Amino acid sequence: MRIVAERAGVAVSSVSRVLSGHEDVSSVMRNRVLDAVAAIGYERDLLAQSLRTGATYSVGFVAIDVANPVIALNAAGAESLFRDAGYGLLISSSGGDPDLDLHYLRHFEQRRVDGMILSLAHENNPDTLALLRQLSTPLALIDRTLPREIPASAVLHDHATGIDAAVADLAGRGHTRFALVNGAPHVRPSKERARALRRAVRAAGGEPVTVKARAYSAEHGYTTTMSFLAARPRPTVLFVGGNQILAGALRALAEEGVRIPEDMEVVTFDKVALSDFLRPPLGFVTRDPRGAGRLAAELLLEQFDGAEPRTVTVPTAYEPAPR
Amino acid sequence: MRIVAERAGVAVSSVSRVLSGHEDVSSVMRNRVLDAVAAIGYERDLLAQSLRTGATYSVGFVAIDVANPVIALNAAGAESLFRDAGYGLLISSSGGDPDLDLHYLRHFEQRRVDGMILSLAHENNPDTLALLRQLSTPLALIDRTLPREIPASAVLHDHATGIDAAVADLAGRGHTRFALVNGAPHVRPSKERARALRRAVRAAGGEPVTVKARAYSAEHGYTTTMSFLAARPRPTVLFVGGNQILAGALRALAEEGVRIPEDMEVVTFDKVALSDFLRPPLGFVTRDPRGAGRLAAELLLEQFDGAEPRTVTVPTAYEPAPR
DNA sequence: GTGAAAGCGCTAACAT
DNA sequence: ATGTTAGCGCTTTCAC
Repeated sequence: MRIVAERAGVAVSSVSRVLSGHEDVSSVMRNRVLDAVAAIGYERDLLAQSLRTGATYSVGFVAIDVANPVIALNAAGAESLFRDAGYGLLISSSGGDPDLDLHYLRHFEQRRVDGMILSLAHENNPDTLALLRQLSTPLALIDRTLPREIPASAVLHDHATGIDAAVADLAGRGHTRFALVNGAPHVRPSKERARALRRAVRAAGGEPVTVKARAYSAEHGYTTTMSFLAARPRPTVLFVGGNQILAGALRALAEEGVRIPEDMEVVTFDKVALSDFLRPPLGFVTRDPRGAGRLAAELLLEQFDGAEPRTVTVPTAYEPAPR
Repeated sequence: MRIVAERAGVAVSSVSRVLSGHEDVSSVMRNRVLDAVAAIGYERDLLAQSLRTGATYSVGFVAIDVANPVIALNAAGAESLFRDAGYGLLISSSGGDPDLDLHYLRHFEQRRVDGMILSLAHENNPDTLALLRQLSTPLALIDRTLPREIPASAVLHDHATGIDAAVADLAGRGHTRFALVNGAPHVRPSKERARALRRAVRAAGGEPVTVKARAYSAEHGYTTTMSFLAARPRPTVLFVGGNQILAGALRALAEEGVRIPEDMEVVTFDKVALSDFLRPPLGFVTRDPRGAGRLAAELLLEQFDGAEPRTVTVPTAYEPAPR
């Protein structure tokens, strides 16, 4: 910038003013500077700018697993908005480990990110909450809830709608014994799905729902499905808490020779690419992950503009298995 | 840091020395400082540090599409290494648009990233190459090639191995007419796959291979598969250039009532989660995307340590369709 | 409307 | 072994 100033024969402060689009600059000045900038091919150093102004134009995404298609779509959705707004998106991947949640929270804090998007591995972890409480960074949660005293925007999925429709369909076909291979226990989606499924099945006059929450992993999907299949009487409807769990669940069902849908109906959360071509035929409770990511970014940008944190609820839907 | 210095009754430079793990510091000094740091809960400002030292401890990933499971796994693999090394990973997503390649290259340059991982949308784009040429940032390519004069490490997949095995298998079953719904034309994987498939089929005495390269999209998968199905005589083996294309290809095959594997064999590139449960039965040419991402990160970290750029080739394998 | 100068928080000479 | 000082590249008073 000093070089630009010299070349244009003006002060660095003037260059800064031009580049920042300040009001009080003569068009003569503006042109001289812009010409020099173009001649040199100069670009402002975002780092120095950040140090001075306090704004880094970067956002951290504390994700439970970037390799999960749903999270990847969240990231892609957010990224597209941030790109247009000039923000950089830092990603992370806790792999379900609450310590990594903390690690990244600290890391992003140290980087002075302007905001964070949070898909925490564990929304009740005391250390995480303590850190969050003393953090003043704008926050946008994706399907997570935090204690009221921690201000944060949130994109919340209305899991009940999709589940209600699914249960209505299946109970209507005479099913009464439902089971749920649930994901990680300490995050909103798992809690909401268990709650909504229990309520819906009770309302439909079914038997108490069996739920087992562990992790978003194929291994949990396999062992837990196996344990459900060993129960007598067996459940006749299996809800599966996401695509990673599904891989294990389908393997277990195949190994045990369970016929679908004759012996058991399977409904899984989230449709990912190619889901249409999965065998056996599955029902889906779907949401729009790219839209959710976009929305989270929007809520964050809103806060950067001075708006108060707010919560937006987005729908889920039921897509019955093909017959 | 000034506050810490005051509290410890020492100079800021001494605090800096302690925190940087410098040699010449007495243990008395060290303890005084560390105590003060602990008491205040102080954390160094990475921004100021970066401005002074020139190192930002951040890496930019110019990705063709973060929502693509293969790329997401690349990112996850790289991220795990960078995390341990204290680096932050900035992601992007060009969606196949070369202009966005450029946008992000500039953006990351402006952010002064210490290095970049590149899965460009277009490896021959003149503007991109021009920018890259005048860039001094360490680079690690993931399955891309650049002109020799642009120094860069690279992780290259040996596509031929998997393809050779696939063609050997299928030619051995009497197939002679092969077609390939290829991805984006100006990137190494597409080029390599077309080249390797043509060579393998020729070597096996088959007919000239039909190839159509457009984009990594379901739409291209659909329309191009349709056009292949309209050809007379029809190809009897369809190679599909990745999971996004596959979605469209399978839809086309289903709509046309093509029986697999009776009427046609289908081999697709990359196994993603749940691929085992896809119907119809598919053959796969597989690679290890997480490993590739990890490797790219390694090559970059290596360069940060002063090593020269180098190229590593990693294998692909063939997994025949289940019978 | 423009320039001079201070300072964001840190590190690296250079003294002592 | 520690303190003093300059400066990374920018923005922002404050004069003029």
